[in-house]
Amino acid sequence: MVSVAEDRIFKALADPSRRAIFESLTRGEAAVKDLTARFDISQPAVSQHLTTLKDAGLVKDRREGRCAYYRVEPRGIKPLIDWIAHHRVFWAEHLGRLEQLLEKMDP
Amino acid sequence: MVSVAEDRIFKALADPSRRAIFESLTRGEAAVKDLTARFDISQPAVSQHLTTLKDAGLVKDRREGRCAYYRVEPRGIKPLIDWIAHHRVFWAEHLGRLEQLLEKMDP
DNA sequence: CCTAAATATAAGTGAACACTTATTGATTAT
DNA sequence: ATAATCAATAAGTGTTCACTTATATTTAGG
Repeated sequence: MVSVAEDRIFKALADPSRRAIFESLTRGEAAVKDLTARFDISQPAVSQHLTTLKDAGLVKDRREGRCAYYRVEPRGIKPLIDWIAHHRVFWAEHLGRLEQLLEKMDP
Repeated sequence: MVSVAEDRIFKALADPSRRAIFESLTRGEAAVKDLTARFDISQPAVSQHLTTLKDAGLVKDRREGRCAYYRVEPRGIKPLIDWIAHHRVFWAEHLGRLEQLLEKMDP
């Protein structure tokens, strides 16, 4: 009855530091060292958060020499969208807003 | 830089029991005793979860005599939708899917 | 009234979690 | 070779968290 993917995603995004890292990655691929420089937590902490995000399917990594580059995996957010969509009651109330959002988007 | 509402919502939905309770409420208002009967956790646990959901703005309560009825607050999901919408990269990839979802919805 | 029902709150407990420092492994540069 | 850089893992720690049982509070019913 409980979706594992769903659970991992919600848990992954529940932490503010992890959300900040994820949001940072939406602005472009970044190496661990870049993220470590950006945030006020240790390098291992960053790596641990990235592993959690990766296990949740929200990011992917790519190794190049000594550096590990992480980027957002856009399809990873699917379970979250599906979860919201499943509860039509919300959408019904927010349909207007949603359409508005869609219009504002680039093609 | 960190939205409190956002944080409360993600944290509230990170727990499977709490998500199950919330999902149950999307099918209609329910009293604490009903939810306690539905799930395999103690009544205090249910009350605590409901308080968390309430603090996150996801549900509202209504007292009638001895019973406390809880219902979903549809506008409560707004910060979550806003968060997703804010990261257009995701939406761009899933625009097709989204439009599909919107079409399937009742007017 | 007095009891039962419904809920919330208090207090305690074990597990999960978000960090830390130390270390290891691997790659690049001198 | 050797040293430096980058990242992951190990291990430890304090806090948060999701439960539990026990208790208090309010309301309904015999």
